[in-house]
Amino acid sequence: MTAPTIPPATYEELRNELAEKHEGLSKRLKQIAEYALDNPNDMALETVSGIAERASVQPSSLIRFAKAFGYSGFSEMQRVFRSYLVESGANYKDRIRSFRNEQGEDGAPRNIVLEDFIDGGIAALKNLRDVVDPEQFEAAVKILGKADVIYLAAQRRAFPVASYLAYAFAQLDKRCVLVDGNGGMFFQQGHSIRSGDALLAISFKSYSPEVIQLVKETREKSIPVVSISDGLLSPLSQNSDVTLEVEEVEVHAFRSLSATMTLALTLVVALGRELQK
Amino acid sequence: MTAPTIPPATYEELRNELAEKHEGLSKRLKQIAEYALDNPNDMALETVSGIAERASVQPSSLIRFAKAFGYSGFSEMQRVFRSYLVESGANYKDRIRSFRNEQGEDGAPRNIVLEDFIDGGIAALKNLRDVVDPEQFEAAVKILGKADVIYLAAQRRAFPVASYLAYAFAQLDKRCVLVDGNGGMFFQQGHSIRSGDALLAISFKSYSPEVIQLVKETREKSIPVVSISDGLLSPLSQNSDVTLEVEEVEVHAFRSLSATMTLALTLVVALGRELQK
DNA sequence: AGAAAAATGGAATAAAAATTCCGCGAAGAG
DNA sequence: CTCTTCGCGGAATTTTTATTCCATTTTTCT
Repeated sequence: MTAPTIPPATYEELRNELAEKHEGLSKRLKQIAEYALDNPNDMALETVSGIAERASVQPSSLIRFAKAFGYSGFSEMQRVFRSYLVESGANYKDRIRSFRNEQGEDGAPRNIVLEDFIDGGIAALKNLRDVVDPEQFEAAVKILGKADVIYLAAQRRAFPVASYLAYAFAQLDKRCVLVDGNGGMFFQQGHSIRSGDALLAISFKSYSPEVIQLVKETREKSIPVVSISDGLLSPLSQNSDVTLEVEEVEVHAFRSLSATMTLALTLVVALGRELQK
Repeated sequence: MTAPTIPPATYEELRNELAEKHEGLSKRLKQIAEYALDNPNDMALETVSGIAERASVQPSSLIRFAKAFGYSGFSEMQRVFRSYLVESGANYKDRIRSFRNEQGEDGAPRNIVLEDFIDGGIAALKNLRDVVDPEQFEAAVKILGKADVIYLAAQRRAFPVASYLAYAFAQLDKRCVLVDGNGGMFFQQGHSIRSGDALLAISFKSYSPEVIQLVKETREKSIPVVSISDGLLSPLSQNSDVTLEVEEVEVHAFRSLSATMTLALTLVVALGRELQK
């Protein structure tokens, strides 16, 4: 009775199976198959009785349906539909982070290779595409374009980004000051900002207290602040006029900067365009 | 006790609410808010106890959390996270288009470039996979692992990479000197290298003469040199013991650093492993 | 430092959901 | 035409999941 089938493990497989077996199914099961192909979202998120109602079918038929395809019950089949939702959705975070826990269980560290980081980097870039809001981005460009002098503030891991931007801005003939704390002069450098300028602050968790403080102080002077940071909880985004969000690959305690660098470059080019007007 | 709040009905609203109230929350609730913003997928699909476990929290805290934001229970809040999953899947294609948009046929420049740079970055990463030779990479790690002090030399566009490495090496407790030419002391800094150390030089075309010269001089002292550069024609690779090759894709006449940064991160992690032995 | 208030963990309970079971009725075989 | 088989509906049951409650800890205020 139960088909000795190995149940499809991915949404694609399931779709094909559904289409293929469709002909040979009984009336109700056929009906369900059609509904499933038409409403994968429902299949993924609704409860058995919810789906049963919408598809005008009895709950028990849904269980029979799942079993006909080799699953142990409806829940197991639903997992497949859910995995589809996750994959198709704008969410690469899981893959970005997939390195976090990859320590071999035997204690021996897993051999992490370049391949993995490349995949992670690609995921981070795709994620960047999803999380950067075009309007925010435009707003950031506008602010920077209008600024007389752009102040760049960043420490530690974020510092390379600022230094790259300083280099690129110079190429654009855009004046900028790199507030790098060289010689312990962080605030001395930072405080010379004045009306007409703009601050571009970059910091990721754990956030540099100096940068946070400078952002706050600058804001209090009503000078516009653009920030590049990770997520809404960043103390930077809470004190900035515009925030651009980036999430990077992390391994152990190390994070890459590849997505951030891409964002920075884009900002430079967009700013170049803006300045040409 | 229950906040008289009207609970957020959309994911966006909820996100903002989460970020906004975050400060005023108690320890556990804060912890949950962070987890929720980081893992919306889990919040949408997992069960209460599943999330509780992953977020290292009690199930009851999750219910309290939902109630703190005005929902009647966790399930109600979960609906919001689910709606996000559905929407993000549906809008996915539109969003891409909104970025890709507007190649003015009249010759007007595209106004949005992020999409291009992301594609370029992805291409560069894929290319990196092909051109980096695992043996060379291992050799580079060995050399750096054995070095007493690592000297990092880079200028201009390559400088951010070196500064990133300097930061990361410091985290590994690996001594290093960043030869950055600060105060016009490039060679003074560079010449202090001595037997037992190693030089890691980074430069892309058009190659910085200072870096090239330092590489040559260091080689003449029989001190090992590892370089990161673009292609075998680079004057760096001709004077280095090991060269790691990266080619960044050029988009709109600008080059990114995303692939290089990924390579750098990999190097750091590999070196960390090496040092643990 | 001590009292009051708030937050937390964890078991107990309630609610909801999935699954099973069984009798009925339709379709097909002899 | 009758018997058998298969599929179906729907209530009953089991399992899973969400929620509540309260003792204990932690924080806050005085």
